[in-house]
Amino acid sequence: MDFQQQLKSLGMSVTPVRLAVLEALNENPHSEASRIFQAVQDKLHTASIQAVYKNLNAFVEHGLIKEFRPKGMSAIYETRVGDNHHHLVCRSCGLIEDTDCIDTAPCLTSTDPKDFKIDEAEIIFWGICPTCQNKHHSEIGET
Amino acid sequence: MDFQQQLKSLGMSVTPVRLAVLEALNENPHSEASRIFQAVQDKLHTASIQAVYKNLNAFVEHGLIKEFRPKGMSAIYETRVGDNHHHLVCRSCGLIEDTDCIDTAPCLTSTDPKDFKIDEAEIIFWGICPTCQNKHHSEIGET
DNA sequence: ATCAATATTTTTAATTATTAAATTATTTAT
DNA sequence: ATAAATAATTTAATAATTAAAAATATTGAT
Repeated sequence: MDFQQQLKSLGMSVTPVRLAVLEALNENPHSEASRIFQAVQDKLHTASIQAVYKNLNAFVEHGLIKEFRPKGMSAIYETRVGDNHHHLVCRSCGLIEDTDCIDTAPCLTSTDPKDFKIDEAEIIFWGICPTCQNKHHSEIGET
Repeated sequence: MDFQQQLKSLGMSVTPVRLAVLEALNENPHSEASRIFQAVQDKLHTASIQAVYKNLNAFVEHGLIKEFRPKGMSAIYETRVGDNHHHLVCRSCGLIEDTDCIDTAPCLTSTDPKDFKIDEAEIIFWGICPTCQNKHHSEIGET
């Protein structure tokens, strides 16, 4: 199903900006708003960052995309939804990669859930990516 | 070991603002900078938010406190470090609670680590806290 | 206790990320 | 093709965080 169809089936109207945002995000997974804005501009030669933010929020609310916020970074968006995957984040260069969950079912088991009704477990694995491991060890610094 | 000792052993000089920040955070776990600033003001009747930010960052760098950033919130700080615990966050009211890890050792096992050298797994369990579960179901909204 | 060196705090200001409101343009349903 | 509803642009504001310079406090040596 293409983006046009997806928007319609969610009852959202189809606009050039919206399609451009979704395409941009699809082509640049794990992007922040400003990067998506740039990519949208490349496609449309016009567009406001406000519209980008507004649509990103609308898409998140409709479950079309996901948002997460690693410390030291702006909000990060991704189109991969509906499965239960997590993220590897490089402390050195900020690279973000998807990583699968152990189960196909969401890993919602906390040993000590304090009576919370848990619906999602969001995991960030912090570490050093392969590329940065091969650089100077001395240059590795935390954010 | 009290805060004064901890600062000294890290080679950091001891100041009223620093002690107040650490005490404030100890008394208000899972606080954001502005809340800590308020608590510091209550103790010192003077102090700048800039000093609070600067010290929070310095403490994080020295491993004296930890920082994390649930989506929709400002940076959250905590004094509980050195163990491997995670967080329960209420989607409705924003309440944050600690929750223990399954193992005493950090749960660093990703099924698909993509050659990252992982040193930390940070988990946020999203859900609804007991108090909010007992409120109107209709009022529950995501951020 | 005092002094110099160093680090921290305050003050003033800037930047970055994000959201809001009003007006104009586009989309959708008819 | 038109009207009503929705979205985009423009202009502006707010919130969170960081920066730089001057003033002050802390530390370690005397």
